[in-house]
Amino acid sequence: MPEGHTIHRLALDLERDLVGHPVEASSPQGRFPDADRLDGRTLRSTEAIGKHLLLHFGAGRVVHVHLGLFGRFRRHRRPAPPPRDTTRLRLAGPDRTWDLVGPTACEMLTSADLRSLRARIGVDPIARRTSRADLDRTFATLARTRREVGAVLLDQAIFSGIGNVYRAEILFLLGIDPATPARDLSRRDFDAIWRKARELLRLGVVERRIVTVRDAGRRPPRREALHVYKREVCRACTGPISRTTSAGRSLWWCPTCQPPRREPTRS
DNA sequence: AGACGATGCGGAC
DNA sequence: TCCGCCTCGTCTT
Repeated sequence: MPEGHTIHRLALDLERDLVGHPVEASSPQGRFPDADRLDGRTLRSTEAIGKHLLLHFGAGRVVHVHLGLFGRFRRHRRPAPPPRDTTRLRLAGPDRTWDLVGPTACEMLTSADLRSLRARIGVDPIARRTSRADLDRTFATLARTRREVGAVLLDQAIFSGIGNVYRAEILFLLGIDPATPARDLSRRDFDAIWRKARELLRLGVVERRIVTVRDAGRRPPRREALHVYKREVCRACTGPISRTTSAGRSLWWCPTCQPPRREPTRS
């Protein structure tokens, strides 16, 4: 499930259920022993940065969670079921209990760790506001790289929060061939990518899932929610969808709707 | 029962 | 560029 929209949604849901209350914290699996240091403390705030989730407990206690590919949070009403053997972290608030299973990271961060995390994460399309300077810097980075745009969209140091589904869908919706060298993108292309990423990921936060197809504003069934990702036939031209590997991940795209660029234009 | 894949990432080479 | 890790639902035997 987890691309940036999932993490931002979690930050909001955890905030609603737990912030401002003392929380019972435990690690049933035992692989997050620092849970003891949180037990009984009040959760002050939650924060999502790209695909990273931060839980601020005050007094320098910050929990960093990264779900990776399989990590999940489950929300239980009272009475919560017994935790699974794999439950890394259980957080019990006044009337909801949250269980974290299978994360790549669940750890306490020092303030230095937190600074370096913030420093290595690129612009986040879901963030409330992003400075012009950060966007200019990001565009300048693209102009310098030799990599393809398909690979760049997955690089969390450049854009944070975009994952394998969103990258395929963004490129399709903008008609951009994933193999286009990122340095050949115009500022207009870059701005279009940024706007589309913001639109789609923010919609994902609201919908609690990835939706990129909109039929007259209607909410499509799950199978019909995407344009190219894992599809065989293009929704637009009915031609076959191609599959390639980019940045080590499968990437689906439509060679008709996303034709190769002839001459690069910069602006 | 066992295999397989999945919306991710970091480290080794 | 590949490998290993994290977990579990679904599919195959």
